[in-house]
Amino acid sequence: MTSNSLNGNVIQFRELLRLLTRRLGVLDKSELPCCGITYSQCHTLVEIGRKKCLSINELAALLGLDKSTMSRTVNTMVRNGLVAREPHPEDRRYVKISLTDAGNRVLADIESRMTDYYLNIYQSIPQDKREQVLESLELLVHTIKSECCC
Amino acid sequence: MTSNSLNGNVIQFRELLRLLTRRLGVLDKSELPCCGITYSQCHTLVEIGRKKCLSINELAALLGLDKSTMSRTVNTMVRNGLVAREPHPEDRRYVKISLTDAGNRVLADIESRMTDYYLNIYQSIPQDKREQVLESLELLVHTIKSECCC
DNA sequence: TCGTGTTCATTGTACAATACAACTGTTGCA
DNA sequence: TGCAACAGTTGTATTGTACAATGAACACGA
Repeated sequence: MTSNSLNGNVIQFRELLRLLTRRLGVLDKSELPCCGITYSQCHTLVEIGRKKCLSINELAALLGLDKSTMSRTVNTMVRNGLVAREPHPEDRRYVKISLTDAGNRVLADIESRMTDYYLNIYQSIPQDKREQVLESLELLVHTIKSECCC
Repeated sequence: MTSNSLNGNVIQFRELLRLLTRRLGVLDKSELPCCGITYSQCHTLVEIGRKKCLSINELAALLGLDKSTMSRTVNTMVRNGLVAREPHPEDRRYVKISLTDAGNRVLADIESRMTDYYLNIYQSIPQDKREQVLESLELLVHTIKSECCC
């Protein structure tokens, strides 16, 4: 148990995370177009769905994007009938972004596909390992959170 | 322990994976530009580095991209002096893609930064949990692998 | 040996995502 | 009242991406 073993573990650790994100990325790529929506639009859709109603700046901050990018993405989603843009009644600098009925339907569709998919994966994990996997993911997410911002 | 608990676990499972990939994605985004290279170019660089020498089609397949996209990405990397393109001696339809010395240097730089980064994360995991995390990741990667291709 | 089909790569075209900078309009406060 | 701060949009440029068409090389059978 010298530092050699540590190094080996780190390499394995990194490779596993690489493979994991890669595979989940491919999943996203193959699933989403079926819903007639792009990857970025999907993230946007989900965030709006969670908050119900928010501003461009908030949305941009949540997704880690520039507000101009956000404004344009919202634009195309408005054109596609998924999102509604209305001026904020009290402060006219803001716009209120929310989902239309069509947007909510697409979101529900995506949610249901994704849940199916993840249920499938989850059930493929041996039952006696599931708790452990959840705990590990939690540990990882927590660790990377505090590591962030370099 | 009815199906309700299963559903709850799946939702948590999915959310954890979402957060994990999201945070690792942000990491990539913030680390890579320091090396003067984009995200796609980095993946390309790493794959070429692993195989030493391969064709556009192989590369495209490895990265899950269209060969035209691949051709163009390689183009810019050739222009930037990271990659060499030479005709295959035996079958002139193919081109042999490999890293230049500069490409290898950038790759080494990225590798070293990334290893540092992941070492940092790994060491932030409580020592008695590290084995468990590795095992869990392995389980996940394996599971998602066999789940893939829908 | 010659043609035809296959394979590899590149180019044409189009669009999404993205950022930075400049600009417009609104608000709040000194 | 006027200026600074803030929210959002638009101008501009770049990258990443795919699909379709094209060009070039090869392979194999008649």
